[in-house]
Amino acid sequence: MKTVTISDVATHAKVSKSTVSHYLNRRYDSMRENTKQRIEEAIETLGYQPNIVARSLKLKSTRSIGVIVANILHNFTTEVVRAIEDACISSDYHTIICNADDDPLKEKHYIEMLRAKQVDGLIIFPTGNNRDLYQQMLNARYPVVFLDRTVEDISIPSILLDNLQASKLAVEHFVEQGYRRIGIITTSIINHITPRIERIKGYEKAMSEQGLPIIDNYVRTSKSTDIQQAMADLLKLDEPPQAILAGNDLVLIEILKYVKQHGLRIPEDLAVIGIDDVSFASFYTPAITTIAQPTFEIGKRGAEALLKKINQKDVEDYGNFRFEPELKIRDSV
Amino acid sequence: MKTVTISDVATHAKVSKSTVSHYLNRRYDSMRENTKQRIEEAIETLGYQPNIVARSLKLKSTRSIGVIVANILHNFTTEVVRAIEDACISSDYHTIICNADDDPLKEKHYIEMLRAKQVDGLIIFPTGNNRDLYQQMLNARYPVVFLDRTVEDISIPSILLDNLQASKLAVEHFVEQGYRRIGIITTSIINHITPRIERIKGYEKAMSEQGLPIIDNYVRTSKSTDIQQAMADLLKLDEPPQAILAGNDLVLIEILKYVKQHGLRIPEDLAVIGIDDVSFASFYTPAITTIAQPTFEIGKRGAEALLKKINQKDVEDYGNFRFEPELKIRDSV
DNA sequence: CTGAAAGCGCTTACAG
DNA sequence: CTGAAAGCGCTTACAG
Repeated sequence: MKTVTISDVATHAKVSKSTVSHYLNRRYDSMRENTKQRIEEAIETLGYQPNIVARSLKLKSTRSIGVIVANILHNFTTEVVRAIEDACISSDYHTIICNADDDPLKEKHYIEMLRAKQVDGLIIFPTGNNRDLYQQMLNARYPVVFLDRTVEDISIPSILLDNLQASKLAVEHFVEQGYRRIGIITTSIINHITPRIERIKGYEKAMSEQGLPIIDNYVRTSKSTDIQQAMADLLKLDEPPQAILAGNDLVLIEILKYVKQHGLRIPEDLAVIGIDDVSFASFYTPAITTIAQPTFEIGKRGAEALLKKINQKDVEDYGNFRFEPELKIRDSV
Repeated sequence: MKTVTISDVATHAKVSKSTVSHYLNRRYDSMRENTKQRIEEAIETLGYQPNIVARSLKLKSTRSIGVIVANILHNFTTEVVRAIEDACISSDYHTIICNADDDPLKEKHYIEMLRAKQVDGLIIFPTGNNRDLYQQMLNARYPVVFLDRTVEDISIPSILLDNLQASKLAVEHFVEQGYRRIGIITTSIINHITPRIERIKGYEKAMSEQGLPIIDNYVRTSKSTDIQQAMADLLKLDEPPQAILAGNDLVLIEILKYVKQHGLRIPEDLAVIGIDDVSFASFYTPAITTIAQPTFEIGKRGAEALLKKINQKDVEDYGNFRFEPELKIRDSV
């Protein structure tokens, strides 16, 4: 089966390629009804399908964007990506998702690959360690927006959570419920990942505001696989925390595993709040109090910001945009 | 900033485009060292990046495949997609994911769109209601493989679970634990979705084999939003089931919500097994006994099958391939 | 060992 | 109202 091209249609309809192309692009302004019908019929009988690759080459636009996420394992990421896809599809853009797996090298590879594929723009959850590349895209006025994270001194706008507020909501709720010894666990901050750094900062700030001491031992950062150990260390303290804020969904899960394994009761033995509204929060026993991010809005806003950049070059940037977190009170504190 | 093309590199290096192209494609066989270096240097100083769209047009291969899932909300789907992406990336193929949202019209749209984008092949979780299109692709020898579902009389090979066995494992385990009144709930089967049909069939077969009566009332199929109601109906029966098999992750979640809301105890009041090993199964209270699908292997196998078809046209099909489910015994039965 | 030329399948400014 | 021609950025068979 030979592929049928615009030339075949032209021949069959006895018109030129130009006319067929006009037809395809709905420039009917001054096209004779009869011509139109002949083309229609030719397309129908030949089963013609336009070749978008050829079109893209000529138009220098693929109508697709790339999304490079830092780590697809987070529930947050999955939901945001879905929102991005929805928003793009409804503007007739396609989306290519790549998972950098927290690895700056992979991120670099994907950025280059996607640009070679001529995507019209990029949404990146930056690993943070490709500053030169980021800057280069900025200089080239290539449309990029960051999501979930910022990169210091790189003026690419970012859409993210008000992380200070997220921690504040949690700490305040703990305090309201009578807790004073409050800890926080996040995953590793060696790469200066924005949300983790800010959530810790927010926790410390909120503790101070509540007139509570900031105890270094109560603040743990460790990679996923070491969180069980972090829990053990924490609870071994002379005065162990009575409440713990989980920095994200993965941390929360590790905490719940630990709690179950050691037969602890929530909230009697340990109160828990998780940042990120995990799927099972509402029907877990006990139902988990969480700080929810508006994942859908974040993704939507990210896509809109990028599409705007793509379609009206040199739109001024409004800097970062922060969404407000929401406390969902359930039974774990 | 003008985009720099292969011509620019050629000019700068004082060679022809052909030579640069040879260089880019690593055909160094008989290229003078000096030429090589000049090209290298030109690429470096100009910051040249190849345009893959142009390349694809010429080569008639985009080195990307399309994946159209029926419904991205299933955890199964997410995991399989991830496995597909991994397998593709390691063969240097890109992946474009589309979510048909259980809608045959959307599916049709995506199939056409992706083919217009010249993807080299398609992995489809078929909605089942685009038979003409499926057949047409088959006739055109366009590389396609189905995942998770089959379509009757369309001889596109499918990779899926041994669903009969999945139900059998569950029923047998219930019976072993002393349960006799066993029900099953799946989502809607009006569209003849393979796994749902087969899981019900498997349930009925296994019940018979165990010498247990098949009670029509114990078999419920309803859309996600009506499952709470189905539970209510089930438990209102004179002789309500004491054990329930959840047809997939979404059904399980609805059941758990119902159970929590109505203060039932698992497994004392109701034993539960879920098909699909949900993320929270192990640390839920009680931990949920599940039938796990080898999602990673399924995705990997699907990608490999497709890539094989793409790279050696006319490879003979081996028909459907079924993976074995695994019973993960925990505390919910 | 390297280059000129044709062609992949489109679009569009321009001419008539 | 429609068409001839040039061009998007590559690749490759062929020639020298």
